[in-house]
Amino acid sequence: MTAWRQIHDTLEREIQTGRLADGAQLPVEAELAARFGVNRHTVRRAISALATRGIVSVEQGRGTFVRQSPIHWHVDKRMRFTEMHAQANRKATRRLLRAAEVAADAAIADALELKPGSHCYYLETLEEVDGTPLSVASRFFPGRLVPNLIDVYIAAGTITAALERLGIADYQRRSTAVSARLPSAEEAALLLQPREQPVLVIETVNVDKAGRPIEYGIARSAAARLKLTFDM
Amino acid sequence: MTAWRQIHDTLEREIQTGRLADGAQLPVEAELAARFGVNRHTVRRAISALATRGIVSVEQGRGTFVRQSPIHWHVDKRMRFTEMHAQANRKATRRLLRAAEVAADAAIADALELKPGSHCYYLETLEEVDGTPLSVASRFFPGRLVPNLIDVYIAAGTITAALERLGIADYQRRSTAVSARLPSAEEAALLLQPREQPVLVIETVNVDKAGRPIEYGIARSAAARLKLTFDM
DNA sequence: ACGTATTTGTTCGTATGTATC
DNA sequence: GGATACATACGAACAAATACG
Repeated sequence: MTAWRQIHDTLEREIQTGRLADGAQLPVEAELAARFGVNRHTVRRAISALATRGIVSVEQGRGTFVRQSPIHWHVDKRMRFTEMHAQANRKATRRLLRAAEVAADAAIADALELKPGSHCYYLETLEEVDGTPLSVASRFFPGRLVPNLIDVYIAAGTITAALERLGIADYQRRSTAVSARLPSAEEAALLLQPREQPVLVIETVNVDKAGRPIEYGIARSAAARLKLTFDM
Repeated sequence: MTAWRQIHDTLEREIQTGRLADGAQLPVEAELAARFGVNRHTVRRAISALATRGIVSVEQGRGTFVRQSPIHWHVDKRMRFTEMHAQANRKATRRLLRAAEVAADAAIADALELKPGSHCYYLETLEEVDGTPLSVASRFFPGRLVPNLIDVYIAAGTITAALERLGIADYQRRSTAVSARLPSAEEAALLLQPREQPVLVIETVNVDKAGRPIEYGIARSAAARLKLTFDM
Protein backbone atom coordinates (compact mmCIF):
# COMPACT_ATOMS: atom_id res chain seq x y z
CA MET A 1 0.00 0.00 0.00
CA THR A 2 1.28 3.44 -0.91
CA ALA A 3 2.36 6.00 1.68
CA TRP A 4 -0.28 8.60 0.81
CA ARG A 5 -3.03 5.99 1.05
CA GLN A 6 -1.87 4.87 4.49
CA ILE A 7 -1.92 8.46 5.67
CA HIS A 8 -5.35 8.92 4.09
CA ASP A 9 -6.71 5.86 5.92
CA THR A 10 -5.13 6.84 9.20
CA LEU A 11 -6.65 10.31 9.09
CA GLU A 12 -10.03 8.92 8.03
CA ARG A 13 -9.99 6.54 11.00
CA GLU A 14 -9.17 9.37 13.37
CA ILE A 15 -12.11 11.33 12.00
CA GLN A 16 -14.50 8.35 12.07
CA THR A 17 -13.59 7.51 15.66
CA GLY A 18 -14.08 11.11 16.70
CA ARG A 19 -10.49 11.77 17.63
CA LEU A 20 -10.87 14.58 15.15
CA ALA A 21 -14.32 16.07 15.78
CA ASP A 22 -16.81 17.59 13.28
CA GLY A 23 -15.54 20.95 12.14
CA ALA A 24 -12.18 20.49 13.82
CA GLN A 25 -9.05 21.69 12.11
CA LEU A 26 -6.52 19.09 11.05
CA PRO A 27 -2.86 19.62 11.88
CA VAL A 28 -1.17 21.69 9.19
CA GLU A 29 0.52 19.95 6.27
CA ALA A 30 4.04 20.52 7.53
CA GLU A 31 3.16 19.01 10.88
CA LEU A 32 1.50 15.96 9.32
CA ALA A 33 4.51 15.52 7.02
CA ALA A 34 6.79 15.49 10.05
CA ARG A 35 4.51 13.14 11.95
CA PHE A 36 4.34 10.57 9.14
CA GLY A 37 7.94 11.12 8.07
CA VAL A 38 7.11 12.00 4.47
CA ASN A 39 7.31 14.95 2.13
CA ARG A 40 4.60 17.58 2.26
CA HIS A 41 3.46 16.54 -1.23
CA THR A 42 2.62 13.10 0.06
CA VAL A 43 0.46 14.51 2.85
CA ARG A 44 -1.22 16.78 0.32
CA ARG A 45 -2.03 13.77 -1.85
CA ALA A 46 -3.71 12.06 1.14
CA ILE A 47 -5.65 15.17 2.13
CA SER A 48 -6.67 15.74 -1.46
CA ALA A 49 -8.22 12.26 -1.52
CA LEU A 50 -10.09 12.98 1.74
CA ALA A 51 -11.36 16.27 0.30
CA THR A 52 -12.38 14.45 -2.85
CA ARG A 53 -14.48 12.06 -0.76
CA GLY A 54 -16.01 14.97 1.14
CA ILE A 55 -14.49 13.91 4.45
CA VAL A 56 -12.58 17.14 4.93
CA SER A 57 -12.62 20.56 3.32
CA VAL A 58 -9.47 22.48 2.52
CA GLU A 59 -9.29 26.26 2.64
CA GLN A 60 -6.30 28.17 1.40
CA GLY A 61 -4.73 30.36 4.01
CA ARG A 62 -6.91 28.90 6.76
CA GLY A 63 -6.40 25.19 7.04
CA THR A 64 -8.08 21.82 6.59
CA PHE A 65 -11.29 20.97 8.44
CA VAL A 66 -13.51 17.97 9.15
CA ARG A 67 -16.91 18.13 7.38
CA GLN A 68 -20.43 17.50 8.82
CA SER A 69 -23.49 15.25 7.93
CA PRO A 70 -26.41 15.70 5.40
CA ILE A 71 -30.07 16.74 5.61
CA HIS A 72 -32.89 14.55 4.34
CA TRP A 73 -35.44 15.70 1.79
CA HIS A 74 -38.59 13.72 1.28
CA VAL A 75 -39.56 14.62 -2.28
CA ASP A 76 -43.28 14.99 -2.69
CA LYS A 77 -45.78 16.16 -5.31
CA ARG A 78 -46.53 19.19 -3.28
CA MET A 79 -43.48 20.02 -1.19
CA ARG A 80 -42.53 23.63 -0.72
CA PHE A 81 -39.00 24.66 0.03
CA THR A 82 -39.59 26.94 3.01
CA GLU A 83 -42.43 24.83 4.41
CA MET A 84 -40.44 21.62 4.34
CA HIS A 85 -37.52 23.05 6.23
CA ALA A 86 -39.81 24.80 8.68
CA GLN A 87 -41.29 21.40 9.56
CA ALA A 88 -37.83 20.11 10.27
CA ASN A 89 -37.16 23.15 12.40
CA ARG A 90 -34.57 24.55 10.04
CA LYS A 91 -34.39 28.10 8.80
CA ALA A 92 -34.51 28.27 5.01
CA THR A 93 -33.88 31.35 2.93
CA ARG A 94 -33.66 32.01 -0.78
CA ARG A 95 -31.46 34.71 -2.21
CA LEU A 96 -31.97 36.06 -5.73
CA LEU A 97 -28.77 35.94 -7.75
CA ARG A 98 -30.04 36.85 -11.20
CA ALA A 99 -33.33 37.55 -12.92
CA ALA A 100 -33.92 37.94 -16.63
CA GLU A 101 -36.27 37.53 -19.53
CA VAL A 102 -35.03 34.95 -21.99
CA ALA A 103 -36.08 33.05 -25.09
CA ALA A 104 -36.68 29.34 -24.53
CA ASP A 105 -33.98 27.06 -25.91
CA ALA A 106 -34.79 23.50 -26.96
CA ALA A 107 -34.54 21.99 -23.47
CA ILE A 108 -36.65 24.70 -21.83
CA ALA A 109 -39.23 24.63 -24.59
CA ASP A 110 -39.49 20.88 -24.29
CA ALA A 111 -39.94 20.95 -20.51
CA LEU A 112 -42.46 23.80 -20.53
CA GLU A 113 -44.28 22.57 -23.66
CA LEU A 114 -43.60 25.80 -25.53
CA LYS A 115 -42.29 26.62 -28.96
CA PRO A 116 -38.53 27.22 -28.96
CA GLY A 117 -37.88 30.94 -28.73
CA SER A 118 -40.98 31.63 -26.62
CA HIS A 119 -40.71 34.31 -23.99
CA CYS A 120 -39.72 33.05 -20.53
CA TYR A 121 -38.77 34.44 -17.15
CA TYR A 122 -35.58 33.24 -15.60
CA LEU A 123 -34.69 33.30 -11.91
CA GLU A 124 -31.44 32.12 -10.42
CA THR A 125 -31.39 31.71 -6.68
CA LEU A 126 -29.17 30.48 -3.92
CA GLU A 127 -30.97 28.46 -1.26
CA GLU A 128 -29.56 28.43 2.22
CA VAL A 129 -30.53 26.29 5.17
CA ASP A 130 -29.50 27.38 8.63
CA GLY A 131 -27.05 29.78 7.06
CA THR A 132 -25.30 27.16 4.92
CA PRO A 133 -25.80 27.22 1.15
CA LEU A 134 -27.59 24.08 -0.07
CA SER A 135 -28.52 24.65 -3.72
CA VAL A 136 -28.06 26.93 -6.65
CA ALA A 137 -31.27 26.83 -8.68
CA SER A 138 -32.08 28.06 -12.18
CA ARG A 139 -35.80 28.34 -12.90
CA PHE A 140 -37.70 29.04 -16.10
CA PHE A 141 -41.34 30.13 -16.28
CA PRO A 142 -43.54 30.52 -19.37
CA GLY A 143 -43.97 34.27 -19.95
CA ARG A 144 -47.57 33.96 -21.09
CA LEU A 145 -48.80 32.26 -17.91
CA VAL A 146 -46.98 34.40 -15.35
CA PRO A 147 -46.84 37.97 -16.69
CA ASN A 148 -44.38 40.28 -14.99
CA LEU A 149 -43.10 37.44 -12.78
CA ILE A 150 -39.82 39.05 -11.79
CA ASP A 151 -41.34 42.12 -10.17
CA VAL A 152 -44.05 40.05 -8.55
CA TYR A 153 -41.47 37.66 -7.13
CA ILE A 154 -39.35 40.46 -5.77
CA ALA A 155 -42.42 41.96 -4.11
CA ALA A 156 -43.79 38.66 -2.82
CA GLY A 157 -40.53 37.18 -1.59
CA THR A 158 -41.30 33.53 -2.31
CA ILE A 159 -42.13 31.69 -5.51
CA THR A 160 -45.30 30.16 -4.09
CA ALA A 161 -46.58 33.59 -3.05
CA ALA A 162 -45.64 35.11 -6.41
CA LEU A 163 -47.46 32.42 -8.37
CA GLU A 164 -50.48 32.77 -6.12
CA ARG A 165 -50.67 36.49 -6.84
CA LEU A 166 -50.56 35.61 -10.50
CA GLY A 167 -53.58 33.37 -10.09
CA ILE A 168 -51.81 30.06 -9.80
CA ALA A 169 -52.99 29.00 -6.40
CA ASP A 170 -51.96 25.41 -6.63
CA TYR A 171 -49.16 23.73 -8.47
CA GLN A 172 -47.56 20.33 -8.34
CA ARG A 173 -44.32 18.60 -9.10
CA ARG A 174 -44.78 16.49 -12.21
CA SER A 175 -41.37 14.98 -12.84
CA THR A 176 -37.97 15.06 -11.21
CA ALA A 177 -34.71 14.00 -12.82
CA VAL A 178 -31.61 13.38 -10.75
CA SER A 179 -27.99 13.06 -11.73
CA ALA A 180 -24.67 13.99 -10.19
CA ARG A 181 -21.51 15.63 -11.39
CA LEU A 182 -18.69 17.82 -10.19
CA PRO A 183 -19.49 21.51 -9.88
CA SER A 184 -18.24 24.36 -11.98
CA ALA A 185 -15.97 26.85 -10.29
CA GLU A 186 -18.89 29.27 -9.85
CA GLU A 187 -21.21 26.63 -8.38
CA ALA A 188 -18.56 25.46 -5.97
CA ALA A 189 -17.92 29.03 -4.86
CA LEU A 190 -21.63 29.75 -4.28
CA LEU A 191 -22.11 26.50 -2.39
CA LEU A 192 -18.95 27.08 -0.37
CA GLN A 193 -17.76 23.61 -1.22
CA PRO A 194 -14.61 22.22 -2.79
CA ARG A 195 -14.68 21.64 -6.53
CA GLU A 196 -13.75 18.01 -5.98
CA GLN A 197 -16.99 17.28 -4.21
CA PRO A 198 -20.09 16.34 -6.29
CA VAL A 199 -23.37 18.22 -6.71
CA LEU A 200 -26.73 16.55 -7.19
CA VAL A 201 -28.38 17.98 -10.29
CA ILE A 202 -32.16 17.98 -9.76
CA GLU A 203 -34.37 18.92 -12.70
CA THR A 204 -38.00 19.55 -11.87
CA VAL A 205 -41.12 20.31 -13.87
CA ASN A 206 -44.02 21.82 -11.93
CA VAL A 207 -47.53 22.03 -13.39
CA ASP A 208 -50.69 23.92 -12.46
CA LYS A 209 -54.03 22.32 -11.62
CA ALA A 210 -54.82 21.97 -15.30
CA GLY A 211 -51.57 20.14 -15.90
CA ARG A 212 -49.88 23.00 -17.74
CA PRO A 213 -46.14 23.36 -17.05
CA ILE A 214 -45.53 26.42 -14.91
CA GLU A 215 -41.91 26.03 -13.94
CA TYR A 216 -38.83 24.19 -15.09
CA GLY A 217 -36.07 24.18 -12.50
CA ILE A 218 -32.51 22.91 -12.46
CA ALA A 219 -31.05 22.83 -8.97
CA ARG A 220 -27.45 22.00 -8.19
CA SER A 221 -27.21 20.91 -4.57
CA ALA A 222 -24.20 20.14 -2.45
CA ALA A 223 -24.34 16.34 -2.45
CA ALA A 224 -22.65 16.09 0.93
CA ARG A 225 -25.46 18.09 2.48
CA LEU A 226 -28.48 16.41 0.87
CA LYS A 227 -30.22 13.09 0.45
CA LEU A 228 -33.47 12.71 -1.53
CA THR A 229 -36.24 10.16 -0.93
CA PHE A 230 -39.03 9.31 -3.37
CA ASP A 231 -42.06 7.28 -2.33
CA MET A 232 -44.06 5.49 -4.97
CA MET B 1 -5.29 32.38 -14.08
CA THR B 2 -2.89 29.55 -13.37
CA ALA B 3 -1.14 27.60 -16.10
CA TRP B 4 -2.78 24.27 -15.28
CA ARG B 5 -6.24 25.85 -15.34
CA GLN B 6 -5.64 27.38 -18.76
CA ILE B 7 -4.54 24.01 -20.08
CA HIS B 8 -7.56 22.41 -18.42
CA ASP B 9 -9.92 24.87 -20.11
CA THR B 10 -8.20 24.55 -23.47
CA LEU B 11 -8.48 20.78 -23.44
CA GLU B 12 -12.09 20.92 -22.29
CA ARG B 13 -12.92 23.25 -25.16
CA GLU B 14 -11.26 20.92 -27.63
CA ILE B 15 -13.34 18.05 -26.29
CA GLN B 16 -16.59 20.06 -26.20
CA THR B 17 -16.13 21.26 -29.77
CA GLY B 18 -15.41 17.74 -30.93
CA ARG B 19 -11.82 18.31 -31.95
CA LEU B 20 -11.17 15.47 -29.53
CA ALA B 21 -13.95 12.94 -30.15
CA ASP B 22 -15.71 10.65 -27.66
CA GLY B 23 -13.39 7.86 -26.65
CA ALA B 24 -10.42 9.45 -28.39
CA GLN B 25 -7.02 9.30 -26.79
CA LEU B 26 -5.45 12.55 -25.69
CA PRO B 27 -1.84 13.29 -26.62
CA VAL B 28 0.48 11.82 -24.01
CA GLU B 29 1.57 13.98 -21.10
CA ALA B 30 5.04 14.67 -22.46
CA GLU B 31 3.61 15.87 -25.75
CA LEU B 32 1.08 18.15 -24.05
CA ALA B 33 3.82 19.52 -21.82
CA ALA B 34 5.86 20.39 -24.91
CA ARG B 35 2.86 21.90 -26.68
CA PHE B 36 1.96 24.19 -23.76
CA GLY B 37 5.57 24.85 -22.81
CA VAL B 38 5.22 23.66 -19.22
CA ASN B 39 6.47 20.89 -17.01
CA ARG B 40 4.80 17.50 -17.22
CA HIS B 41 3.47 18.00 -13.64
CA THR B 42 1.50 21.01 -14.78
CA VAL B 43 -0.15 19.03 -17.55
CA ARG B 44 -0.90 16.26 -15.04
CA ARG B 45 -2.60 18.79 -12.78
CA ALA B 46 -4.83 19.90 -15.65
CA ILE B 47 -5.65 16.33 -16.70
CA SER B 48 -6.33 15.38 -13.10
CA ALA B 49 -8.94 18.14 -12.89
CA LEU B 50 -10.55 16.94 -16.13
CA ALA B 51 -10.64 13.38 -14.77
CA THR B 52 -12.14 14.70 -11.54
CA ARG B 53 -14.95 16.29 -13.54
CA GLY B 54 -15.48 13.09 -15.49
CA ILE B 55 -14.47 14.67 -18.79
CA VAL B 56 -11.63 12.27 -19.42
CA SER B 57 -10.52 8.98 -17.93
CA VAL B 58 -6.90 8.19 -17.21
CA GLU B 59 -5.54 4.67 -17.52
CA GLN B 60 -2.10 3.78 -16.32
CA GLY B 61 0.08 2.30 -18.99
CA ARG B 62 -2.45 3.04 -21.74
CA GLY B 63 -3.21 6.73 -21.94
CA THR B 64 -5.88 9.33 -21.30
CA PHE B 65 -9.25 9.15 -23.05
CA VAL B 66 -12.34 11.28 -23.62
CA ARG B 67 -15.44 9.94 -21.83
CA GLN B 68 -18.93 9.35 -23.31
CA SER B 69 -22.53 10.44 -22.46
CA PRO B 70 -25.01 8.97 -19.91
CA ILE B 71 -27.96 6.61 -20.18
CA HIS B 72 -31.38 7.60 -18.96
CA TRP B 73 -33.32 5.54 -16.45
CA HIS B 74 -37.00 6.19 -16.00
CA VAL B 75 -37.59 5.00 -12.45
CA ASP B 76 -40.89 3.27 -12.12
CA LYS B 77 -42.80 1.22 -9.56
CA ARG B 78 -42.31 -1.85 -11.62
CA MET B 79 -39.16 -1.45 -13.62
CA ARG B 80 -36.91 -4.44 -14.14
CA PHE B 81 -33.24 -4.05 -14.86
CA THR B 82 -32.89 -6.36 -17.85
CA GLU B 83 -36.28 -5.47 -19.28
CA MET B 84 -35.67 -1.73 -19.15
CA HIS B 85 -32.40 -1.94 -21.01
CA ALA B 86 -33.81 -4.41 -23.51
CA GLN B 87 -36.45 -1.81 -24.41
CA ALA B 88 -33.73 0.72 -25.04
CA ASN B 89 -31.94 -1.82 -27.20
CA ARG B 90 -29.03 -2.15 -24.80
CA LYS B 91 -27.52 -5.37 -23.58
CA ALA B 92 -27.65 -5.62 -19.80
CA THR B 93 -25.92 -8.26 -17.72
CA ARG B 94 -25.53 -8.82 -14.03
CA ARG B 95 -22.48 -10.51 -12.58
CA LEU B 96 -22.50 -12.01 -9.09
CA LEU B 97 -19.61 -10.72 -7.01
CA ARG B 98 -20.49 -12.09 -3.57
CA ALA B 99 -23.30 -14.00 -1.93
CA ALA B 100 -23.73 -14.65 1.77
CA GLU B 101 -26.11 -15.19 4.63
CA VAL B 102 -25.97 -12.37 7.12
CA ALA B 103 -27.67 -11.05 10.22
CA ALA B 104 -29.63 -7.83 9.70
CA ASP B 105 -28.02 -4.73 11.13
CA ALA B 106 -30.11 -1.75 12.20
CA ALA B 107 -30.41 -0.19 8.72
CA ILE B 108 -31.33 -3.48 7.02
CA ALA B 109 -33.78 -4.45 9.75
CA ASP B 110 -35.43 -1.05 9.47
CA ALA B 111 -35.79 -1.23 5.69
CA LEU B 112 -37.04 -4.84 5.65
CA GLU B 113 -39.21 -4.44 8.75
CA LEU B 114 -37.39 -7.19 10.60
CA LYS B 115 -35.90 -7.51 14.04
CA PRO B 116 -32.20 -6.62 14.10
CA GLY B 117 -30.21 -9.82 13.86
CA SER B 118 -32.78 -11.60 11.67
CA HIS B 119 -31.47 -13.95 9.03
CA CYS B 120 -30.99 -12.35 5.62
CA TYR B 121 -29.56 -13.24 2.25
CA TYR B 122 -27.03 -10.89 0.75
CA LEU B 123 -26.15 -10.55 -2.92
CA GLU B 124 -23.56 -8.22 -4.34
CA THR B 125 -23.62 -7.77 -8.08
CA LEU B 126 -22.00 -5.75 -10.80
CA GLU B 127 -24.38 -4.52 -13.45
CA GLU B 128 -23.04 -3.92 -16.91
CA VAL B 129 -24.71 -2.28 -19.88
CA ASP B 130 -23.29 -2.86 -23.32
CA GLY B 131 -20.14 -4.17 -21.71
CA THR B 132 -19.54 -1.10 -19.52
CA PRO B 133 -20.04 -1.41 -15.77
CA LEU B 134 -22.89 0.80 -14.55
CA SER B 135 -23.60 -0.13 -10.93
CA VAL B 136 -22.37 -2.09 -8.00
CA ALA B 137 -25.40 -3.23 -6.03
CA SER B 138 -25.72 -4.74 -2.57
CA ARG B 139 -29.07 -6.42 -1.92
CA PHE B 140 -30.59 -7.82 1.24
CA PHE B 141 -33.55 -10.22 1.36
CA PRO B 142 -35.47 -11.44 4.41
CA GLY B 143 -34.47 -15.08 4.97
CA ARG B 144 -37.92 -16.19 6.03
CA LEU B 145 -39.66 -15.02 2.86
CA VAL B 146 -37.14 -16.27 0.30
CA PRO B 147 -35.68 -19.55 1.61
CA ASN B 148 -32.49 -20.72 -0.07
CA LEU B 149 -32.36 -17.60 -2.23
CA ILE B 150 -28.72 -17.83 -3.19
CA ASP B 151 -28.93 -21.24 -4.87
CA VAL B 152 -32.19 -20.32 -6.51
CA TYR B 153 -30.68 -17.09 -7.86
CA ILE B 154 -27.65 -18.88 -9.22
CA ALA B 155 -29.89 -21.41 -10.94
CA ALA B 156 -32.39 -18.85 -12.21
CA GLY B 157 -29.92 -16.24 -13.39
CA THR B 158 -32.03 -13.16 -12.65
CA ILE B 159 -33.55 -11.81 -9.45
CA THR B 160 -37.03 -11.56 -10.90
CA ALA B 161 -36.90 -15.21 -11.99
CA ALA B 162 -35.50 -16.33 -8.63
CA LEU B 163 -38.23 -14.54 -6.68
CA GLU B 164 -40.85 -15.95 -9.00
CA ARG B 165 -39.66 -19.49 -8.30
CA LEU B 166 -39.92 -18.70 -4.62
CA GLY B 167 -43.56 -17.77 -5.06
CA ILE B 168 -43.17 -14.00 -5.30
CA ALA B 169 -44.62 -13.42 -8.70
CA ASP B 170 -45.02 -9.71 -8.42
CA TYR B 171 -43.09 -7.12 -6.51
CA GLN B 172 -42.90 -3.36 -6.58
CA ARG B 173 -40.58 -0.53 -5.74
CA ARG B 174 -41.84 1.22 -2.63
CA SER B 175 -39.27 3.90 -1.95
CA THR B 176 -36.08 5.13 -3.51
CA ALA B 177 -33.48 7.33 -1.85
CA VAL B 178 -30.81 9.10 -3.87
CA SER B 179 -27.62 10.74 -2.83
CA ALA B 180 -24.17 11.14 -4.33
CA ARG B 181 -20.66 10.77 -3.06
CA LEU B 182 -17.22 9.80 -4.23
CA PRO B 183 -16.57 6.08 -4.56
CA SER B 184 -14.37 3.86 -2.45
CA ALA B 185 -11.31 2.44 -4.12
CA GLU B 186 -13.09 -0.89 -4.66
CA GLU B 187 -16.19 0.71 -6.15
CA ALA B 188 -14.13 2.84 -8.48
CA ALA B 189 -12.18 -0.21 -9.61
CA LEU B 190 -15.33 -2.26 -10.28
CA LEU B 191 -16.96 0.61 -12.15
CA LEU B 192 -13.77 1.30 -14.09
CA GLN B 193 -13.98 4.94 -13.17
CA PRO B 194 -11.62 7.37 -11.47
CA ARG B 195 -12.02 7.79 -7.73
CA GLU B 196 -12.48 11.49 -8.21
CA GLN B 197 -15.71 10.99 -10.11
CA PRO B 198 -19.00 10.70 -8.15
CA VAL B 199 -21.32 7.74 -7.81
CA LEU B 200 -25.07 8.02 -7.36
CA VAL B 201 -26.10 6.03 -4.30
CA ILE B 202 -29.57 4.62 -4.90
CA GLU B 203 -31.31 2.89 -2.00
CA THR B 204 -34.43 0.94 -2.88
CA VAL B 205 -37.05 -0.98 -0.93
CA ASN B 206 -39.13 -3.46 -2.94
CA VAL B 207 -42.31 -4.99 -1.55
CA ASP B 208 -44.50 -7.92 -2.55
CA LYS B 209 -48.19 -7.72 -3.46
CA ALA B 210 -49.11 -7.73 0.23
CA GLY B 211 -46.78 -4.81 0.88
CA ARG B 212 -44.18 -6.84 2.74
CA PRO B 213 -40.57 -5.75 2.12
CA ILE B 214 -38.82 -8.32 -0.04
CA GLU B 215 -35.61 -6.58 -0.97
CA TYR B 216 -33.46 -3.73 0.27
CA GLY B 217 -30.88 -2.65 -2.26
CA ILE B 218 -28.08 -0.13 -2.24
CA ALA B 219 -26.71 0.55 -5.71
CA ARG B 220 -23.68 2.69 -6.42
CA SER B 221 -23.82 3.82 -10.02
CA ALA B 222 -21.29 5.69 -12.09
CA ALA B 223 -22.86 9.16 -12.06
CA ALA B 224 -21.35 10.06 -15.41
CA ARG B 225 -23.18 7.16 -17.02
CA LEU B 226 -26.61 7.54 -15.44
CA LYS B 227 -29.50 9.94 -15.05
CA LEU B 228 -32.68 9.05 -13.13
CA THR B 229 -36.18 10.35 -13.76
CA PHE B 230 -39.13 10.09 -11.37
CA ASP B 231 -42.69 10.81 -12.47
CA MET B 232 -45.28 11.72 -9.88
C1' DA C 1 -4.21 50.47 7.13
C1' DC C 2 -0.11 47.79 7.05
C1' DG C 3 3.12 44.35 7.61
C1' DT C 4 4.19 39.78 9.11
C1' DA C 5 3.47 35.08 10.12
C1' DT C 6 0.84 31.11 8.93
C1' DT C 7 -1.20 27.97 5.78
C1' DT C 8 -2.43 26.15 1.53
C1' DG C 9 -1.57 26.32 -3.79
C1' DT C 10 1.42 26.07 -7.86
C1' DT C 11 5.44 24.91 -10.39
C1' DC C 12 9.79 23.26 -11.31
C1' DG C 13 13.28 19.38 -11.04
C1' DT C 14 14.49 14.50 -10.33
C1' DA C 15 14.22 9.60 -9.39
C1' DT C 16 12.03 5.27 -9.17
C1' DG C 17 8.03 2.05 -9.38
C1' DT C 18 4.33 -0.34 -11.99
C1' DA C 19 1.13 -1.47 -15.66
C1' DT C 20 0.39 -2.15 -20.62
C1' DC C 21 1.57 -3.30 -25.12
C1' DG D 1 12.54 -8.19 -22.64
C1' DG D 2 12.06 -3.54 -24.07
C1' DA D 3 9.51 0.59 -24.88
C1' DT D 4 5.88 3.42 -23.46
C1' DA D 5 2.92 5.71 -20.19
C1' DC D 6 1.11 6.65 -15.88
C1' DA D 7 1.96 6.56 -10.38
C1' DT D 8 4.44 7.64 -6.37
C1' DA D 9 7.70 10.19 -3.76
C1' DC D 10 11.29 13.47 -2.52
C1' DG D 11 13.26 18.32 -2.44
C1' DA D 12 13.05 23.32 -3.24
C1' DA D 13 11.07 27.69 -4.12
C1' DC D 14 7.68 31.05 -4.57
C1' DA D 15 2.62 32.63 -4.96
C1' DA D 16 -1.80 33.53 -2.87
C1' DA D 17 -5.10 33.70 0.77
C1' DT D 18 -5.94 34.33 5.48
C1' DA D 19 -5.32 35.71 10.32
C1' DC D 20 -3.55 38.76 13.60
C1' DG D 21 -1.08 42.19 16.09
